[in-house]
Amino acid sequence: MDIRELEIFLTLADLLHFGRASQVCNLSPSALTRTIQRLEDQVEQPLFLRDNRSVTLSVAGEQFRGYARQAVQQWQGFRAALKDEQAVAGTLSIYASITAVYSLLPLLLEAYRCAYPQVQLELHTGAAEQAVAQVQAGEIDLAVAALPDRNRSQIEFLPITTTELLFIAPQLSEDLIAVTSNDSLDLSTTPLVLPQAGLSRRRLDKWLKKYRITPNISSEVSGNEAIIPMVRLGCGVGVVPQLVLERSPFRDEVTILQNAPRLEPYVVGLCSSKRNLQRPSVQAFWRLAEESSLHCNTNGELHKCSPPRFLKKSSSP
Amino acid sequence: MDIRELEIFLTLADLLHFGRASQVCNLSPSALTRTIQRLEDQVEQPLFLRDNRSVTLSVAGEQFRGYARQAVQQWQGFRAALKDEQAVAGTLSIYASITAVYSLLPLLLEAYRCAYPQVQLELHTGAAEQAVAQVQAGEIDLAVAALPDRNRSQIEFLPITTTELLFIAPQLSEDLIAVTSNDSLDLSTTPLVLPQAGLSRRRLDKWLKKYRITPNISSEVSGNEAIIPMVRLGCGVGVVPQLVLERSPFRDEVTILQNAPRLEPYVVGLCSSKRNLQRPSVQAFWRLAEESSLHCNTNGELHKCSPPRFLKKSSSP
DNA sequence: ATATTGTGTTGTGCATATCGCAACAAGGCG
DNA sequence: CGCCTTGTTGCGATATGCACAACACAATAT
Repeated sequence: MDIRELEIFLTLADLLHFGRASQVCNLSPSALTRTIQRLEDQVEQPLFLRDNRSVTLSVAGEQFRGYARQAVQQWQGFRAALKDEQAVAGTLSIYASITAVYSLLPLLLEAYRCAYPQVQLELHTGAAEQAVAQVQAGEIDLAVAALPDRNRSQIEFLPITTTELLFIAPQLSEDLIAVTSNDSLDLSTTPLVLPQAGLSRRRLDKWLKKYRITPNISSEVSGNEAIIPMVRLGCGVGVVPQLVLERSPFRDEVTILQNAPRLEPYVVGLCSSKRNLQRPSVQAFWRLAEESSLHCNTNGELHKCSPPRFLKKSSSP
Repeated sequence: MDIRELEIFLTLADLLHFGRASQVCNLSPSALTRTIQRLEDQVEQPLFLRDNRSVTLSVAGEQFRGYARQAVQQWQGFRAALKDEQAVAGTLSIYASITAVYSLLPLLLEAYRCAYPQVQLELHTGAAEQAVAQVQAGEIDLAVAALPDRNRSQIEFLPITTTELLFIAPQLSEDLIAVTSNDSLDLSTTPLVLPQAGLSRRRLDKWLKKYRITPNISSEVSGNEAIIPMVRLGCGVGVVPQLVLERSPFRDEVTILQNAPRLEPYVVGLCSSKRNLQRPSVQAFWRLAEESSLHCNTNGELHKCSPPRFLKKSSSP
């Protein structure tokens, strides 16, 4: 029951002439004869009555014609529906932290809006830590997030840029900063302002564990953005991604500590479920980001992106 | 877009596990993979998201699943409908002359009714000459008729019996019968009672033409049955099939002329359009007649019956 | 950390199917 | 009676589909 065979059958049912039908179908007469014979074997009924002079539809043939018409139409309808959906349209929901909205997103969003104005954009802001969870839950198509530690299946990640994790301190307040013998920051005594959760917290914890240091945490906040005003108030030394600091209104009112530990840099990128990545509106954004990330970041291969194994037969002429 | 492939897809869409699905489908894992890949190539969209650990339907896959379910169901529905119709049922319309109804049909009809009581029978009586026309017009499924002279395509004929064409005369009225020098019936002077049309008329005309005799036609009637009472009344000598004479209530009141020309015998049989012969109720009657004609008539091959080239793959065990 | 297990995919050889070409069969027509 | 039209069949070449085995990759166990 191949669609192609059904189309051949329908052609013959219209023309009622093997020779002409075979020409129309770009088939040799014998191939047509055998295609019809195959169909008749499958239906277990003759579809045509051949008469060396004329070809007629049998009773079963007429019924089969109805079936075939319907089947072919449904297939074409399905393809058309898929193609319609393929058209970049619909909605696109993006989740990002405030910082991301201010730093990474503007360029991308502008380009996207320009290229696909029909797509209705939904922009959700929130804590960066929740981005991956939101994507995984399917509540959102795309998120700007840090590269998760563990490589989660079902989630695709596209690195856009990397940013250092910086230690910042209040200006003119070196009295609360302790240093070790070799003049570097002493994290066991210096009071710290840290996020409750999130990647930068995990990075720091990892570092502390490595060197078996118990930190002196003066306050925990939620969200990287909130750290900076806390530090500015003199609560302690904080750890923030450089990107966050750059966009902060208080960026000039804190100082970056040079003698601090070097934490693994923060990889920021686009994050989507593989499932939603199928949707053309999402895919389009993804492609846009891929192209632009090539310009601003050279090491774009921190994370494997599954190669697009599709459209492999569509050989563009 | 083979139905089998759709079923395989649906199985995998249910199980979401290549290994188990391949077992259920009696397929090797690689065959399943490639079947799905074929489908994905045809749809030009990934249907499943594979993840080395889990398999998920993609968005396109879900839509395709809907299509596939529908397509499979329609195919099965079509097959079921065909099978239902295959069940010998429905109506069967038979056309026959009065004589046929009395002579040939009773046994066949009884056997048929016994074997297929659900079939609603319609019996139409009329002039034998119109039988073939009625069948050709499709107004009737089956007719009892004389074998047509020309072998018409689209029409199938099954000889059941042959019957002689007899010359009959009124009893005790030898004064109107003229004989030739060699004591045989003289058709140029003897008044004749003939049917206006029909096979027996054509046979006689043929004979007369062959011997260049101009007949003395005293009256023309329609229908073989009507000839006998006319002859009995003394209108002249008539030509009737033996079968008609045997069933006539006046059969003992006319005499059969032995010294008459011998016309080609009349072949009587079942007649149907090839098209209607596909219908199982018609086919069943046909088969019944084939079997019974073997008993009463040895030369059953006057007319080629196209061999049933179907069900050729259904090898009965 | 390394080995093992689970799972889908790819390489390869073989069986079968499908196609085109050419020859054939059957009936109508001059 | 031979020719034409038209569908079918024989046959060799090619394509398709399958099973087996090896592989790739990630998660889990040891």
